[in-house]
Amino acid sequence: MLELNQLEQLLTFARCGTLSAAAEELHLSQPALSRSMQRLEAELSVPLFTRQKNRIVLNENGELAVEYARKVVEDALDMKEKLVAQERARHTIFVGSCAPAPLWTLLPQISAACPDMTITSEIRNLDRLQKSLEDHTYQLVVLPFAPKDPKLLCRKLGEEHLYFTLPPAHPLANRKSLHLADLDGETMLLRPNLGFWGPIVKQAMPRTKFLVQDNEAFNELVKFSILPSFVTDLSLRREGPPPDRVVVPIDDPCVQITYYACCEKKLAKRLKLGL
Amino acid sequence: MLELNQLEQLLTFARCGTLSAAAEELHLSQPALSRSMQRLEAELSVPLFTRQKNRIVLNENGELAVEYARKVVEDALDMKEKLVAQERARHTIFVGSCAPAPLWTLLPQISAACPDMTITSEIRNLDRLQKSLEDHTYQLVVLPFAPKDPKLLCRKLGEEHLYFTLPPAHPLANRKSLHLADLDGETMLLRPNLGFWGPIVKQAMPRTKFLVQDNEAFNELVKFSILPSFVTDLSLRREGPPPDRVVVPIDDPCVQITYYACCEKKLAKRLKLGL
DNA sequence: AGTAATTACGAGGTACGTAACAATC
DNA sequence: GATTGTTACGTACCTCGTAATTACT
Repeated sequence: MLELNQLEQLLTFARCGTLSAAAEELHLSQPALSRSMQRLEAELSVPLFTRQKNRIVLNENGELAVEYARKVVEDALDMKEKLVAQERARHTIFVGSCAPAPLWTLLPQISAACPDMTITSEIRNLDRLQKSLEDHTYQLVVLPFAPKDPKLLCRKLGEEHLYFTLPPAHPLANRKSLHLADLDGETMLLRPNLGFWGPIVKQAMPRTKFLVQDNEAFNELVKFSILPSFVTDLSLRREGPPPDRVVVPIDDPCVQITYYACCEKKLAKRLKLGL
Repeated sequence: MLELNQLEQLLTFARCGTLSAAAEELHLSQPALSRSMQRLEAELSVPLFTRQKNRIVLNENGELAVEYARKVVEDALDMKEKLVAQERARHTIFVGSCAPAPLWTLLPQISAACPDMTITSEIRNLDRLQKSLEDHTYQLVVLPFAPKDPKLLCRKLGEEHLYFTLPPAHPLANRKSLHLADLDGETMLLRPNLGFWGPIVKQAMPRTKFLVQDNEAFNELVKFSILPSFVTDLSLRREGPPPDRVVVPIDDPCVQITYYACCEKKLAKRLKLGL
């Protein structure tokens, strides 16, 4: 029977030009490779080399064989690669969310329900998330609304509400509540990777200059600057109140969010998700 | 290393459904096949089966693996097939001729010059032969003229001239020579596989009814009928004169043929043809 | 009982490496 | 003399078949 091994050896020889060099690259003794190529010829019942006493070169058949061997070996490697990828995907739940906060409770729930699964999560905009329900980029998607698709199983995850954090000296710090428009035009601090929160506030506060800082810098700037920033009830519960800041609720309906976890019904069973 | 062997075993299992049946088809013991599939899974580091104590079924990975294995194995078989075909072609000279007679002397010449070659010859019409010089269906072509292509090497092979054979009682049997038109309208005997001779005489004798008989029947009918037929100087030399027949030369220029053997110059060297 | 799959164990074959040889540069 | 390829020989590993075990129908 023809062996993939031998085809790889043939390719190596074609690349190296001599049996010696190829044998070394293959971590094989030269006589072993010589015999292996003889077996290959016998197996194919076709001579692949022209041999002088001291020299061995691919003949016309050999050149053709190399072409084919390349394809066969590549396909075999591709097979292995694709299988490993699929196997990994079988043990991974890809979660896409429109915002970070709902993942804080959802991901541990999934981990507990599917202890043998790897969970990978990403923050993506709403367009990407809705498309992904069709192309299966994500098995589970967190949206700020519940799509009406009958193939989907949707569960309400909880709510999130947005707040300003203002330095106590801020003129509006004593208000019971505010609207986004009340601070429009000022400069504000923003965390990165806020998902759909970014577009929401940018649209409602078009004249505001947002300074996006990584989390570490953000915390420092909240502490040592008077720039207003945002928190939500969920982030407050997770991280506690920011130091030396007044937290003021925002009344706009567009920042009162209800999250829904959605996945295909048949997947819900396989993933054992108690949605 | 992944083995083609194992992929074929996987395909057999997919076809048969049980290890036992597959093992039998593979002329292998069932434990051997079981272990081989375990090795395949280990090699791919991916489970391919779902196992109950008594039952083994392809899982999702297994199904995908079968798809790929099919392609890989097919390509490998295709490789072998193509190589064998090329190797055979390397040792075969395909000769196309417009008529049988020139092959009688040409084929032995080639055999003598290339003792390690197989010679295959076919009679084809002129269109096919001329095209074959481009598509390399034939390495060597016998034509009734010498193409002017500079890439071609052409050698004159010899001449062939057509004769009527008539029963002695035929009204024209005492003529020194005849024209094709002289017998047009009668019924004539014809051998099969005459190559371009068929079209020549049919065009020159449009009102003649030709009875095409295989060689054995043809000889009998020449002997026991009074139907006129053809011979050529070459066939006379090879087979002797027909019994109880008068042989009359035909004067038409279109039946005075000169044959040329033509092949590509570079091939002439490789085939060692002393053209 | 019969079929089907895995594990255990002994045997045979196959491919490897080392060594010896031949030939070319 | 150094490099390259083939042949010879002994060994080690690997895969096979038989047999035993377990489980399902």
